[in-house]
Amino acid sequence: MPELGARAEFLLKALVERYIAEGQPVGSRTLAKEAGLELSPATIRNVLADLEEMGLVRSPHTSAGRVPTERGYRIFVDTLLTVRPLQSAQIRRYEHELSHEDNPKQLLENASHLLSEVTQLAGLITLRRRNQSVALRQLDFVGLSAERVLVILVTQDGEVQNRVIHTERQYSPAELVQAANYFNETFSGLPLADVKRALLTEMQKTSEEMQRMMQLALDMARRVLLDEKQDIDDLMVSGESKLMDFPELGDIQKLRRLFDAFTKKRDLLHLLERSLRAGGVKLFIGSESGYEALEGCSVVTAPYMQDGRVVGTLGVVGPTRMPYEQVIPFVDVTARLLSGALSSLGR
Amino acid sequence: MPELGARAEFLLKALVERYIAEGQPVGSRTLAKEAGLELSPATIRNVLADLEEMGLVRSPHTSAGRVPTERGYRIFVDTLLTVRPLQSAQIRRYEHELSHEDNPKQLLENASHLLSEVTQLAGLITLRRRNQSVALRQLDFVGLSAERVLVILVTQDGEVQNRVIHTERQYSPAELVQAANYFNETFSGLPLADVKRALLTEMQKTSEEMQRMMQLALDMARRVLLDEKQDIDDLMVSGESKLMDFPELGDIQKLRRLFDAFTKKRDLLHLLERSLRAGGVKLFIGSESGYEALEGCSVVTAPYMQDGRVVGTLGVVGPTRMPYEQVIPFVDVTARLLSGALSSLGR
DNA sequence: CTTAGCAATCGCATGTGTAGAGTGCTAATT
DNA sequence: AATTAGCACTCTACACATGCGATTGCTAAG
Repeated sequence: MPELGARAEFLLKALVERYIAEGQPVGSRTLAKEAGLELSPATIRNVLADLEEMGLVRSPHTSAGRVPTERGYRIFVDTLLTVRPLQSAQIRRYEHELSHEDNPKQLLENASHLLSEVTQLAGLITLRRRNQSVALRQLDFVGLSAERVLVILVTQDGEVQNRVIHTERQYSPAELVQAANYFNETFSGLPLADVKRALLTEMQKTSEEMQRMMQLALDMARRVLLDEKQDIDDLMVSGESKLMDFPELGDIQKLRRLFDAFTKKRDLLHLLERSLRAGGVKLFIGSESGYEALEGCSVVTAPYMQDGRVVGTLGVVGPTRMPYEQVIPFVDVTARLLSGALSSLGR
Repeated sequence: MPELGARAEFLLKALVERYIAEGQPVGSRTLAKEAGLELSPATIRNVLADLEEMGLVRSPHTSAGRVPTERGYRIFVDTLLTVRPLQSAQIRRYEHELSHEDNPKQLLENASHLLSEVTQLAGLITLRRRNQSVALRQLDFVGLSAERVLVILVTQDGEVQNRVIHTERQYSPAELVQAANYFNETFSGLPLADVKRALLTEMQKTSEEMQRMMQLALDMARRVLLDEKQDIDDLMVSGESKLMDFPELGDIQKLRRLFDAFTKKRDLLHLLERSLRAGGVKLFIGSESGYEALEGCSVVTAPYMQDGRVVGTLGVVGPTRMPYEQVIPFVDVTARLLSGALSSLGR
């Protein structure tokens, strides 16, 4: 990659900013006036030709100005972008939106809405994977009918999960209560990870008569806690329809593919998963994501945490031409605020 | 409304059917061949002119054929439509899709998906209002932190609802268990309606020392069961993006308004509510719904039941030009199948 | 290295012409 | 009285031409 000079950088920055603001190809004349450099359009044309050669800008056609390419955007956000830190008054307002919520699921939904409303793009958030460090509060067994038992799992943060399992024989309410008591006495207050481990190791132990209820409890608990399916992440999307306002996504075909990706969720989940590991904001510009449906779109993501552990990812999707200098810090802040709100749930 | 003759009716029917099938305005020549009547195009033109005068068809422009108006569609579905009853093999397939599901919420989602997949339109379903005749199974109180208690409500059909409430003082786990026991001993097995009534009437009774726990339980139960907000219906939409394939909805503006209606939900909920009372399939053609967002769209709905009581509505949304003769019976069948599946949940 | 000048290119809007589809009307036919 | 053939008319869709404006690349001068 040939180093580009300070002037070329400056002009690239000016061009991208202008294009993001106006949505029109930017010509040499405009740039000459806009940039503030004392240069004639002709000189600027030379520089632009260089940038085009490097694949950072391109002309839609001969007599149009230039628009950034994906690589151009990439250089822009990596090395030229000046992010505006958010006003602390704003931050407090957003925090307020998130703090008044007891229900963890609802909290995530609020965060997604907030992302969409503030950026006017589509908000994304993965339901967090069951945090293995969260403590188990209690397990309940409720007999629904012969051989069908409803298992209710409550964690320290107030999240309730439930699932119906089928048993080989009918259990009386008393048996179920007793089984739950045994189980809770042993495991309540322990992190889910520890409970799981215990469930796996206790698998083989002999069943003494005295422990019959405990065996039952362990068995039912296993079928809920160790079920892989429960761990599959899910995705929530908010404000998709806002994307229809962008003229660059005006093509119905493209829009259809994008919206399909929102319902299918699989590809987006993979994408969001990729940004789980590294902390901080991650950007996928256009085809960098590798998914055709996201052609012409950028995704800005950030992982969020609960009690110091990364448990999910949030972000926004919008056209490649989006105001990165505002979106990036906002996604960052939202992830932090949500992490704070989630972590205070268990207290 | 002047009675239209048998021939006019026949031609209207042919015209609508042809238009639904092809999506193009239908001319007199086409209709002469299609209809099988031994009539010349000129004669048909005369009839079409009459239909136009009555407001049942219209010309997009001078040299195009005719297209049904909303009133035309209305006459068509009310008096001319010949619905094809579904094959029983098909019905069994659909039933199969719905029967293997223990979780009530998931069941509704499956129904919505089924609607969308089979009709290739957008599927709608209201989450059912809490069925007041379903029996309460049990109530659990789980202390989350000082002064925050998680209340878990389990009904006979295996549905779990939960809510965090704030108390004035901290309760020990033992107190909470005791309170729940009192409550469940008294109310478990009773229909929710009865429980609610009891909660309201017992409000005023004096609190004897012996009953302190019961008072606590009643108080908490009230705050969950009598909360109006819980009763607000919610709406699920599936396969919205399929609507983007219809050329008549190709206008992005229109599409945007429609998708906004899907997220706002309010208007659609009102519409679906209207069809709660009467049994059987209801149709809203174009502006009949009264909502601008549904311009050019029809909604086909049917109420569904649980244990003999209407608890919600399902249906589809699509362009006015939809294959009613298939959609109507399918919506009807889906409502019946779902009703059956829901009713067998409690057993 | 920068700039002015200039021909060249292209999109876009506008206008024109033509073919095709379908209509309404009138007069002839049954 | 109902039906039909004939015909002028209207409108769209499409193809093609034209002019305008914007912007470029190139060249030669500063």
